[in-house]
Amino acid sequence: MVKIKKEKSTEDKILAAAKKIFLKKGMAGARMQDIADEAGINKAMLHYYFRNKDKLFEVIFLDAAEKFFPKVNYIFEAEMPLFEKIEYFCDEYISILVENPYLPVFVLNEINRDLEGFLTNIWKKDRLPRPQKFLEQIEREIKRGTIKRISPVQLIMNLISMTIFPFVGRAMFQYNMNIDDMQFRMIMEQRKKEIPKFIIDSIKK
Amino acid sequence: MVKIKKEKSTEDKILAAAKKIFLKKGMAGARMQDIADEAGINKAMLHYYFRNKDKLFEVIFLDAAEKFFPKVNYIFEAEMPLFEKIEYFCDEYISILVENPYLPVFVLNEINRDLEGFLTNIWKKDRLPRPQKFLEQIEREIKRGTIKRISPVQLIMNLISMTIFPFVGRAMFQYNMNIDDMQFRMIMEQRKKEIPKFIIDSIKK
DNA sequence: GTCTATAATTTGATAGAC
DNA sequence: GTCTATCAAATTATAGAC
Repeated sequence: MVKIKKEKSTEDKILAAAKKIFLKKGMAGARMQDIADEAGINKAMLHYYFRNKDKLFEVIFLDAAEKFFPKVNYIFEAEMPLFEKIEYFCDEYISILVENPYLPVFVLNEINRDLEGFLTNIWKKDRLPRPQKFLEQIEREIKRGTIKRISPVQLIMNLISMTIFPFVGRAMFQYNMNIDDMQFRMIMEQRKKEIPKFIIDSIKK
Repeated sequence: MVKIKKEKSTEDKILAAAKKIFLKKGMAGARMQDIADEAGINKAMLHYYFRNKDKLFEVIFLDAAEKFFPKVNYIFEAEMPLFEKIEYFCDEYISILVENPYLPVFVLNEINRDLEGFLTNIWKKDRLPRPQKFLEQIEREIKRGTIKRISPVQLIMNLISMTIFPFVGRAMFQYNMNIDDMQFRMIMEQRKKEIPKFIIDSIKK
């Protein structure tokens, strides 16, 4: 007989709950009890499946980093004209962040907290963004004379900053510009087109 | 007799230590013992001077928020031409952040962690940014025809994002672009001019 | 696999001598 | 004001029955 209700396995329930709690509270602020409650199971189960808090966190963090970064490389290293690449980057990346709005502040905060730990041990080199090709592409376009002279590093910082920061400062923006969740989502949708336009208007000759 | 060595009072030593530890570890991750060790004093002293961890954190957080935000209002509400204001904002704000590079990730993270708590209780309304006047100024310039049509909210998000985000994503940028502390500082100095140029090139008619 | 009960550890907070 | 010693609470982790 085919199951109608797709019952999640206990492990999946734990992972979903852990993701929610860790992303909201961070590693240090999260409580194993909160995760167990959220998953609707017993605290002992967490240890049965994931041994300890560190291990559970590692799974969640790597999964989050996986979502947060690798798409970047795919886009950065694609064979595509510069302007098109900028448009593609904003569209793809904002789509991810709209679906996972707490990702940036979570990942970036944990990295800042324990740099050595993550970068040297947990984290593999190939998970990190590799902007090299993108930087070179910008330099080529400058030499070719299709865009204005600008430091490639500055340009890439502008692009990434405008794309990610609204999600980091979301609470601040929403609170003091009186923007509700629906409006925020709409503004982010607009940014998919707005950021590329803003950049291209600035650098095109 | 005049003191040559300016010996810090115990309270000042605690405040300096608490600032360092809280900014690095966050509220949840910071340990009272770490703060005591950093200050070179006993743990009991912390409670003698500040009663408990919450109170001590509150002092540090409000001080940090004070540095992080109010300058914004001063600039946002100044009587000044738009382009000049954008230049002034970047210059002033990046100067603050260069001297306090951990401020943004600390403040924004804590806000995200405990929205209701801080924003409604601890935090006074008048500490938050008030972008209203700035938004209106942008609209006026658009109607006047001096700049291109652009959503004021989008423009202000771009400005703030480009200014603050490099400090939030600093670890990421430095690690995978092979940028050392000195170079980072230099790049931020350049951004004081680079961001206004980038924006003005984009929106000027 | 799942639960209850409990151990072990960490950590914020206090008591009391000096 | 400052310290040592200690307590109390919170939190992670495990033992053992089912």
